[in-house]
Amino acid sequence: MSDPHIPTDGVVQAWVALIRAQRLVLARVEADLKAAGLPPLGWYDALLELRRAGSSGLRPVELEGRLLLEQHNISRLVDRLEAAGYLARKPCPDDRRGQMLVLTETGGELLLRMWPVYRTAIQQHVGRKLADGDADQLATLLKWLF
Amino acid sequence: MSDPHIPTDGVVQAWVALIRAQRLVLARVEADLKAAGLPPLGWYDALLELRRAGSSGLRPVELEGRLLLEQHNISRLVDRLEAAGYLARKPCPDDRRGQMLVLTETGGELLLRMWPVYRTAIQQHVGRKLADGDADQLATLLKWLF
DNA sequence: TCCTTTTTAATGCAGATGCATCTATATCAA
DNA sequence: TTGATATAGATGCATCTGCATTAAAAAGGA
Repeated sequence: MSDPHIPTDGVVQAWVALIRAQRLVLARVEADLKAAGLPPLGWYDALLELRRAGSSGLRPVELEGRLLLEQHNISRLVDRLEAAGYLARKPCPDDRRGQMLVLTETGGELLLRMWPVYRTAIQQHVGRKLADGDADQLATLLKWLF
Repeated sequence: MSDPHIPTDGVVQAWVALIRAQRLVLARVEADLKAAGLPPLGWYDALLELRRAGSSGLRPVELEGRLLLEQHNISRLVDRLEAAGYLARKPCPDDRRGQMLVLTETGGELLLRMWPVYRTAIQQHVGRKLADGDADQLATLLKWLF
């Protein structure tokens, strides 16, 4: 019986492939966005969460959980998005330490402009590479790592 | 027949899962290394390539291809590794623009110290999460994305 | 040979991230 | 209520990355 602390060759290969595949694919998708004159993916993710939250908005601390970013990174990402006019900071009614982040109209428009480019990039760099059914299988396997 | 530029739901899910899984797993592995007082993974990758190259060493431009890093990042990573004493820059016999990077003894020792921690982390955060056979399957699917 | 183009590597500067710390407010226990 | 502790968010500082540019040498063509 094998030592439970030592990964099999297959596990190490999966690890290496995971790192490399994500780096390659992410770099390609980001490059497509940049080539279209659009902001980076992180902006899309944040604004998308705000759109999902609707008019009531989201607390920075909630964004933190959804985006898997550290608190200080959220704080600065929000700074940039606010400076660019894509979200607004509003006072938080029931917690004076906090704030509500709401998507502006311009922010909503940015999401609409980004999605076609983003969607095409996903298809080019992920969908096109996988046979039918492989994508679902890949998603299922990856979710075990969460 | 569906538009070839529009990803299916499964493809989008695979994309999202790929990004999230890699970020989570990488962050956990890096945290384990840091907790053990060891340098980041990027250092391991670079030094490992140098060990593979043997006593003749590697050119920075070759490292670039193997590590999927940009030229300026290689240049600075090499700066840090040299400053830490893990590699040496030697003149390149047949190209006076270039240099040969060789692993120092200390660098070799670092690799030996890092691997047990790294290996355990891979098993904890990848191997332990997957059923038998899933790792191989995952690696196979991910390689299609290269 | 001479001149142009390419390749290799370094660097100045701006932008982004990690880390620790700080302020303000909320929560909770005595 | 008061005081201790915890939580939300911002910020200074060092480090790291991206981008553009530069310098030096190699390669190639007239």
